[in-house]
Amino acid sequence: MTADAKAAGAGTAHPAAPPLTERQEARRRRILHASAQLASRGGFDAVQMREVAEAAGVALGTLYRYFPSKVHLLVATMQDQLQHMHTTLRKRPPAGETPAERVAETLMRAFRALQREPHLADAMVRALTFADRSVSPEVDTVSRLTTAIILDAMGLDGRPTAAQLSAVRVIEHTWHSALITWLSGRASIAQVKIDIETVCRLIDLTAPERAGQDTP
Amino acid sequence: MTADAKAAGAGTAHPAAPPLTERQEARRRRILHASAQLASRGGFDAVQMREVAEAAGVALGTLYRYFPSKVHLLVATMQDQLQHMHTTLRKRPPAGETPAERVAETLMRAFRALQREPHLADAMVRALTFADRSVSPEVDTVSRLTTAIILDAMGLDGRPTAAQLSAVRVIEHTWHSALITWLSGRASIAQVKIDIETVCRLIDLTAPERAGQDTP
DNA sequence: AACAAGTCTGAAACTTGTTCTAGATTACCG
DNA sequence: CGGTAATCTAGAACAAGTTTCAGACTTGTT
Repeated sequence: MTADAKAAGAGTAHPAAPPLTERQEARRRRILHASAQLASRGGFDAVQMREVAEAAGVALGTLYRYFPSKVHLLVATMQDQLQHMHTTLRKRPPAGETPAERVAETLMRAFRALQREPHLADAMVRALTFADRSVSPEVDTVSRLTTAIILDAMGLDGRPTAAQLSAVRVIEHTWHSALITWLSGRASIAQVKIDIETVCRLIDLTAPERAGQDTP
Repeated sequence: MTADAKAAGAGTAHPAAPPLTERQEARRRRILHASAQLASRGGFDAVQMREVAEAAGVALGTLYRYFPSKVHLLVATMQDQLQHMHTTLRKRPPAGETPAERVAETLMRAFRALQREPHLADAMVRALTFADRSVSPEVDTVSRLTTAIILDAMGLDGRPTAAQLSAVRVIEHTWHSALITWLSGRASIAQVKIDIETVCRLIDLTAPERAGQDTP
């Protein structure tokens, strides 16, 4: 409960973000922390709103004022974790030679991080794909963060082309869906690795100056 | 990939399918029909177990004996619908010239079918991606059906190579995830089309030996 | 300092998925 | 047929997400 000075400062990109007082910010942080902790223990089902409220030291009604549903809460938790991951990944950029290699390497690094907390991954990813329209803005934020991570890994010179953005979208699709199959035990880690590497080859198809990717 | 999914040898899709009496088969059909009907009205949330039971004319306990959870029920519903679609698609095979074109065309046809019942699509796809391990066998069956549809569309001569199967897996990932983004209003129909076409280009990368251009 | 508006708390209530139980029905076997 | 095991029904009961409400507490204003 020590107030760890997390700069965060990530201005919530919402159109009408009401300014939170310090205690409110602290409450929000406690809630997210409790959410992640419970999720780490037992995944989606273990994140029970009453328990989150108790662990965070707030009333149930307050929890719902901050996060209007369990899915909102878990998507916000994912936002939080992704932000961590983004800064972590930035410290050691991928070493691959081609954009495709770098993206695959980055995603595999993220995947390894998720493997360390599979239950947390379960809670976040299930919430993300289960989210309905009422959570779209938040899910979109997560999506933009993911896109940013991938574009970062590609290490482009200028702005990405439309074709590259399409490839990134498809990579994101594959990433989410492959995670789901892994989490539900229908795909092995090796399988996910193959899928990621396979889809990343799409990037090579979209290189602006793709003269001869395959030597004749 | 776990080894528990036996092909059952029997040929029918159900592993260890206990022989159902006629009345039981009828009950099962009534339940699936009620499920699809309610789903068509209001999507995932509109499929309420009590209502399904009532509409199907069975007791709640019986419904749970046939389908041990709402997700099981909806995944079975999807299995049912997919089977329809498979036979429908087979009647008019895609006309594209390359495998990639044919797969894209097939998926777009399926997509158009889903657009006619967006609520039903919502219920089925959300259930599919929300399913946890306890539904893995059923989800796996759906996955195999989808794979079969795609392989059918590719129109291969022999058995698919490992690379081709990887591509198909990635296409499936993209298909599911793109549907999710469309259903939750975060992607337009046009966007989904682009994603499908983009990912289908992966197929061209996996042609066994440049077999497309010059066949001896 | 006092007031008004907004926020937080604690607890109960409501909804819907899921489980359980006792008795009625049905299917199967001799 | 008669009997027995399995299945089905009706309904209560339980679990967890969500809503609601009265009252206590904060915050900002004058």
